[in-house]
Amino acid sequence: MVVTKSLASRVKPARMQPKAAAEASEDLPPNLGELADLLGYSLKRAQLRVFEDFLRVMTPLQLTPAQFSVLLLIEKNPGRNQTEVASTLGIQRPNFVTMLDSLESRGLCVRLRSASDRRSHVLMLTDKGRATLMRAKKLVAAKHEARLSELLGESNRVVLVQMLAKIAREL
Amino acid sequence: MVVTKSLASRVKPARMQPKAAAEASEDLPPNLGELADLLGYSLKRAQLRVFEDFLRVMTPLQLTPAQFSVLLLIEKNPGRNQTEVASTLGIQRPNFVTMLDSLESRGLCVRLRSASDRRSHVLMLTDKGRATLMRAKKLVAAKHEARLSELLGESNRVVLVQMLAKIAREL
DNA sequence: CTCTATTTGATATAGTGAATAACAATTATC
DNA sequence: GATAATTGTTATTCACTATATCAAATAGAG
Repeated sequence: MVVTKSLASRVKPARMQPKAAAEASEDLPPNLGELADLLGYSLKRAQLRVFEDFLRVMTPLQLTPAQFSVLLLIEKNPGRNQTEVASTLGIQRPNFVTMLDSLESRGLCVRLRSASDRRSHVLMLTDKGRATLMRAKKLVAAKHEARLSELLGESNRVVLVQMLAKIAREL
Repeated sequence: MVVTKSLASRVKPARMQPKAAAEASEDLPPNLGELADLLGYSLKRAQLRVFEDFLRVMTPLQLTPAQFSVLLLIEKNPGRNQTEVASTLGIQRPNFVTMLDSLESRGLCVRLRSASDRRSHVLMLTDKGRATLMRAKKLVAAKHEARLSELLGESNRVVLVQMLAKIAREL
């Protein structure tokens, strides 16, 4: 809660930008003004940074955030079909086809014709997929989430995730 | 801080997902598993929701989040050139040209040849641009940010923005 | 059971955002 | 004064997203 308080306390003492600075600021970096208080703006900038860091950490395994989330979901819910997995992640079915083509061609997962419904493909991780996912999880935990936890403090990181989840769920 | 605490306290009592539920969950929604704890995932989902709400609220003015941020920045920093405004927002100069074409063709801003450096275009809001931006600000404050503040609590909303800004700044 | 409607995975296609290379005009630098 | 760097611009490419449509398979109504 320490970082939280220090962050919150920073709200009021935030340097007031010189009111009538119409043309005063020369060669200085432009002033963000009210943009700094817009949740959507900081949300997008932060998301880009976090994804950037994720990709950097995941370079040896060549997994994008989306691909990692697909592997995680298949591992946690084996036997689901494409429609179920795609819709859970908010991915359109046509776009999910290409994603699966990529993962399957790399030998990380397989599509199996369902015995009960021969329209659908049951998704499963291969051994290689499980091994890759395990290594990916360790990388993410050790180098990515650990860095965020160090930056924010673990309790703040957790609070942040909870607030973001609430926005995604209830807004 | 109430909501913050309630959110934080939810961390431990979070419903443990049934361990050996390999194939048990049928016709139930797939389980997110470790995805729910990934900051990048909740960050992206929340960002999509927030932008969606922003666009909905801004429908009468037909401004995207990016366009709104450009108008805000020009208002706050009149006389800046395209390179300065674009780089402040993390927009590539070539892509910023199209954005400005759109805003200028709608009569919201103008490019003026700088007297001191005739390579650069000085950016200024038009009267219409100022009026539109003022209406946009009111819409955002009254219908968009207010909704987020209601959802999270104002103090939590502020803390959230501060944490996101810290990530964007220091990660 | 048959006919129709729905679902699933897939293809094609289009729109948007973002990135790089290259260019003319202008300015800065040596 | 010759060369390098900067500004706005164009063209182009790539990734991601969204919609319409299709064949195969299933579900449902009569």
